[in-house]
This record gives sequence, structure tokens and C-alpha cells, in this order.
Amino acid sequence: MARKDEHDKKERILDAATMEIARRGYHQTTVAVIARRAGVADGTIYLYFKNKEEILASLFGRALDRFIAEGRRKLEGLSGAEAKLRAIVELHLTLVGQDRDLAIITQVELRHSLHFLEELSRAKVGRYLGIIAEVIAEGVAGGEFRTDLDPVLAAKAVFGVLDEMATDWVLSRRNIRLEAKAPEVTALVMAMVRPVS
Amino acid sequence: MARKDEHDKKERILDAATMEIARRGYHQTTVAVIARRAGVADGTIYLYFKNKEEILASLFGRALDRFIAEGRRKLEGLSGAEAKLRAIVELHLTLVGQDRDLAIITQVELRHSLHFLEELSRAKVGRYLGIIAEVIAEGVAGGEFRTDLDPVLAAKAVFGVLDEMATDWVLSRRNIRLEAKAPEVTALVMAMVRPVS
Amino acid sequence: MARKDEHDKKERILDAATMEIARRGYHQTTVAVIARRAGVADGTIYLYFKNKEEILASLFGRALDRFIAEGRRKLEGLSGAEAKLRAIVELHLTLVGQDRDLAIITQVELRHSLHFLEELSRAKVGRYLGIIAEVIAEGVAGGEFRTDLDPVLAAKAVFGVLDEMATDWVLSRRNIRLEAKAPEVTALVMAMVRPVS
Amino acid sequence: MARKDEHDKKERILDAATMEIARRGYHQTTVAVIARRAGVADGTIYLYFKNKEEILASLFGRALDRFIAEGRRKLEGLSGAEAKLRAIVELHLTLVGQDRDLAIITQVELRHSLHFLEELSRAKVGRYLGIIAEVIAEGVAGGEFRTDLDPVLAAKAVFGVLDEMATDWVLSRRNIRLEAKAPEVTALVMAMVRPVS
DNA sequence: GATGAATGAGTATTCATTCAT
DNA sequence: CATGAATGAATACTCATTCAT
Repeated sequence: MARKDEHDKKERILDAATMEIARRGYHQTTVAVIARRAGVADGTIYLYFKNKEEILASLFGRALDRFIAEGRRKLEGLSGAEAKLRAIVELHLTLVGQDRDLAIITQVELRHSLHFLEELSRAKVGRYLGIIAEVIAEGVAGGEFRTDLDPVLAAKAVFGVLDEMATDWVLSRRNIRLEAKAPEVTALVMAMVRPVS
Repeated sequence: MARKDEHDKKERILDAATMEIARRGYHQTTVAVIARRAGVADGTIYLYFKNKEEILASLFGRALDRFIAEGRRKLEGLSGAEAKLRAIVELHLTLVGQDRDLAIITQVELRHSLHFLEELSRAKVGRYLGIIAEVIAEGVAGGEFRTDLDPVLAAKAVFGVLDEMATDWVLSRRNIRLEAKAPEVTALVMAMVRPVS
Repeated sequence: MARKDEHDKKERILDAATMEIARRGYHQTTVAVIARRAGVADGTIYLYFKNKEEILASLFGRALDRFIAEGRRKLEGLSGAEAKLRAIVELHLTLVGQDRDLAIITQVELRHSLHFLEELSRAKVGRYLGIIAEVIAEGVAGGEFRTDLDPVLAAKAVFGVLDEMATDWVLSRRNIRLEAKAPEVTALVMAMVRPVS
Repeated sequence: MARKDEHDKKERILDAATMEIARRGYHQTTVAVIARRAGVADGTIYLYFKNKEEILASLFGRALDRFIAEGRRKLEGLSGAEAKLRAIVELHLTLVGQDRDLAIITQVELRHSLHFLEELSRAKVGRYLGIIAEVIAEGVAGGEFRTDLDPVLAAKAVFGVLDEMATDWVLSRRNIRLEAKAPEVTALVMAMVRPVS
């Protein structure tokens, strides 16, 4: 029970932080505001996080862990690099499109300083890029994709396309669903890797 | 002469801001530090800029204006959408790769809040996306590119690839030149738009 | 105890502010100086007051509340408008003359802007003028005072006399006691209201 | 002509300062704002005034000089202390009531610090109090007024009444004319000094 | 005399973090 | 574990004043 409560409290803080930071931006969000929304005292935050920045880092870590876990599960059932890459595109757009608050944070607030971006997000995004690169390498090896592809560079290109779609969705306040773009985006991504016939 | 001095002083402030913000990050850079490096008094900053944020906006505006002007000039001499798109890729990587300080700012520091990104950079980036979209539309109309392309979406994808390459270059401290990647990146971009033969 | 501490701290800040503002003037007194003399941190001030101006307002509010409370108590035991008006004169000079620092603030520093004077002091001074007017009205009704008196105007005249004596005492650095003037001032005030025999 | 221009420019600055300070208050009024309204450059102000505070002092000095000059002229034609005191009351209310901007400054903004009030206004107000005291002394000597009056103290009381009427008029935004109160105020003032019959 | 660009000292306020209870 | 009162460092911006032209 104690474990559960503790877990709940940490989660509550992260949820509160997600809402507030998405609405106000990282710098405009005070620790006091997060604490109030989470229903805890200011000082309690520091029992669970070393400092304010660690809240943002945890937020992103939690999201990316879920993201990658969900991804691995989906990819396991699939065979063929093309099927997997299609699944990645669809999954990326679907998961990002599921929580606009979180998307605002990952697409905008997270990138607020070189230091932070270097230390935290890149290290974790690296894992994600690695997964995409693996799939592309598999496709290259298996003859499904162009043989002159550099899997690492191509993975960055694919990520670039997906990331831009996500950012564009966050910045345009229109109420369309991000995953609606999946077919067209998939076509563009597949065109990048497909062998010239 | 007075005109020249005034112009110089504003430029000096922008140059100083570029260096400092690239090294320390926007929030860690004080107005006093920018003033000292520019060789002016703190108050002088406010004769040329409404506030600190306007410095950042001006910085980006100045860079993008040069960027687009240079782009238009290069594109004018070219005929054919493919040639133009190749030129855009090369130009983007070359220009971003020319000034690492500026690149740090455009790829990282500029994105410090949703509000700022919405109001300023997107409005200006929109012009750039528009140019790319025009080229793609030209290619679609002329049969050089796939006819099922949505020029606006494809332009975002192209921009996403280029932007990710730039961010990756900024974050990796390796001393390679960004434009060295141009051939491979061009191949990926062209694959996205080229008709399936 | 907590209540007591909190009360004490707020009082300490007000006492510190009274001393500093009386000596330096409102604008020359920094929040840091008040905090240092009160023995608290700068930020602590803002746990008890919204801003610097609210300190000044509170200062005056506290003083006037005591002033009026003391006045009501003294007046209750008296019968007859003349006795009451004499008591008011004496009380005014005695209370103002009791604390020169506070007097400097009420007679000088408080009047530092039209806005401030309008919003704060007048609203509260109005209560005081009201009390004087009531006593005069009572005297008029009871035949103790001239029947052609307008109690509201006469109250302002009485207040004007008392206020000028206080200001004069504050500005003259001589070490006389303000209440020493009470008999002569009372004579002047009574002359204003007494019926022509 | 040069003399005239110079005079005009100084006057223009004082007029501009009167308007701006009355509306914004002394501290909210910048030298730049006064300069703009006066139609001169910021630096020009300092050719005519040592600093910002001297503008306020000059403003008041100019007004009080006119005030006293006008007063002396009116009093010269009169004989009898009572007639003179009546004239003073009427003149005070009339002149203050003539220019609300100036009245705001003399009744409120001028009192922005103990130092300022001590050094400047009191010295000049002293001259005015002296005139009133002389008239009262004349009345006492001539048997028109009560013989037990202290002319200096009585003069302060008279001034207090007049000053309070002026302040009250400035703070009440009602559109009545100040001099309308002259008869009643005169009655109160005369009651203070008239012998008990 | 007149200008107005440049100066730089000066300060209220915020807020992440701590720690006594 | 939890609290929240207290801390105090940190900083953008204003504006009276100067002085080279």
C-alpha cells in the first residue's frame, strides 16, 4: 500500500506537471503551481525529484519508456522490415497524437536549452533512433530496402519527418487528428527507403 | 554616417547576442552580458530592442531573411524542380553549417516556449516551407515528381529531414562539416518525391 | 504560537518600515532596508504584503485604526458636544505627537501621489471626518454650537486646523511637544463652533 | 527677443510640467515626457533647470509668487484687518480654484518627501503665513480681533482651514467651484478671530 | 544655445530550494 | 514521510543626467 501511495504521488506530480507545463511553458510553471495541482506541499516535490528540471526529464523518460515498450510489443508480432517501418510511422503519429499536453512538452518545451537537450533527450531519443536504424538495416540486408542506404542516417531522416509532423500538429491549433496523416506520411517514408525498381 | 553607426550598433548587439546565447542558452544569458560583449551600456540595448525576447526574434529574423534571399538568388538561375530541390537541400545544409552559433540558436534556443515558437518562428518558417512547396508543386505539375504528392505535406517532410540533420549536427560535437552530408541527404529527399519508375 | 509568531513578524516589518520611511522617505527606502531592519529576508516581506506600497497602506491603516479606537473609547465616557470636541482636539494632538516617525509618514510621506491619497487615505480619513461631523451635528442640535453650521464643512475646517498643527510640528524640528499647543488650539476650534452670544 | 524666447521656453517647460505632473504624479512623470510636451529636447530642460526636482520647485515658486503678488495688490486697497482677512480667504479659494492642475500639484504632489517639503515649500509658505499673521496682528492691535490670539498660531489655523478646503476640492472629483465655499469658510475663519461679544 | 543618443546606477519582485517541526 | 514558512540570489528594465556634435 505504501508503495502504491508513493507511486501514486509521484505519478500525480508528473501528471500535474504535464498539464501545467503544456499550458504555461516550462519557465512560466512554478514548482508551487505543480504542487498545488498535484495536491501536495511544495517541499514534497523534492522528496521525489532532485529539482525542477528533473521533473521535466522524468516526464519525458516516462513517456519515452511507454513509447518504446509499446513499440517493441507491436514490432514483435510483425515480420518484414517494411511492415515494421510502417508500424513505426503509424505508432509514432498515434502515440504522439494521443496526448496533446505531452506532445507540446516533447515537441517544444523539452528543447529549451542545448545542455538539457544534449544530456537528456538525445540519450533517450538515441534508443529510439537505434530501433528505427535496426529495422532499416534489416530491410537493407533482406533486400526490401535500397542497398545504398546508410541505416543510421536514414533513421534520422525518418525521425525528422515524423518529428516535423508532430511539431506541425502541435503548433497548428486545428483540431485534426495527427494519425489521420499516417497513410500519406507512410508513403513518403517508404519512398525514401524502397529500392528503385 | 549616423545611419551607419546606428546600423553597426544594432548589428553589434545581435552578433554579441548570438555568441552569448549559443554558449549559455537564452535564459542564462543576461542582457548585461550581451551589452558588455557588444561594447555598449545596458540601457543602449533598449534603444534598439523593446526587450530581451525581441533580440532573439530579431536574430532569427535577420538570419532567415538572409537565408531566404540567398535561396531565391540560387534558385533563380536554375530550371527544373529537381535541380531546385537539390539546390535547396545543399543550400540548407551549407548555410546552417556555416555558423554553428546561429545554428545552435535556431535548432535549440529558439524553441524555448510554445508561445514564442508559434508567434515568431512559425510565421517566418512558413515562408520557407512555402518556397519548398512551390518547387514541389512545380515538379508535380511538370511530371518530374510523383503525381500523388501533396506539395505542402511533402515540403514539411523535406524540411523535417533537413531540420533533423541540422539538429543532429548541432548536438553531436564532432567536427564534421554539415554539408558533407548533402549527397546522401539529397538522395533521401529525392527518393521521397521521385516518381516510381 | 504560530499565530503569535506570524503576527509578530508582520508587526516587526511595519515597525521597521515606519522607522526607515520616516528617516529616508518612501521612495528612498528600499524593501531590502526594511527587511534588514525587521530581521527577515527580502522575500519574507512578500509573504505578508503584496508589494511595497501595501506596506505604506497597512502602516497608515494600523495607525488610524488605533487612533479611531482610542478616540471612540475616550468619547464614550463624555457627554456634551463641546466636551467631545475638546477631547478630539486634545486626542489628535496627543496621539500624533506621541510618535514622530509615524507623524512624519502620515503628514508627509503618505501624500506622495494623487492616486494613493485618493484610494487609501481619504477613504479612511473619511471615517474620522465623519466622527467629527457627528459631534458637531450633535452640538448644533443641542444648541451648544452655532445653528448655522454645516457639520460636514465645519468638520473639515476642524480637521484642517489640527492637520496643519501636526504638519507644522513635523516640519519644525524644535523639540516642543505637540500637545502643549492643545489649549490654544482648542480655543480656536471652539471659537469656530460656539454660538455668538 | 532672445530674452523673450528664453523666457518663453522656460515657461513652456513649466507649463508642460504642470500638466503632466498633475495627471501622472511627480514620480510617474519622466523628464522626457515633459520635454516632448514642451516641444524641446530632453537635454534642453537642463539648460533651464538643475534637475527634475528643481522643475517642481520652480513650478511652486512661480505659482506662489503670483499668488502673493496678487494678494498684496488686493490687500493694499483695503483697510481694516477683517476686510483683509476676508479678502485672503476669498483670494485663496479663488486662486487655487482657478487651475486644478496646479492645485493638484500644490495640494498633493509637492508633498512627496520630508526633505523637499522642508527645504522648499515651507520656506515659501512661510512668507504667506507671515502675511496672514500680520493681518491678524493688526486686527488684534486694532481691537477688531480677540486680544488673546497668538497671531502666528492663528495664522496657521487659518491656513489649515484653507488648505484642507483646497485638498478636499482636489480629491473630490465633483465639478463644483472651490470659491463657492468662500462665504461659509469666511464665516468659520472670522469666528475664530472675532472677539467674544 | 539646442540636441538626443548614450549612459549605467539602482531595485522591486519572483521562485527554486531548504529545513525545522 | 509531509509540510509550507522562510530564504536570498538573481535580473530585466527605467530614466535622470551628460556631452559630443
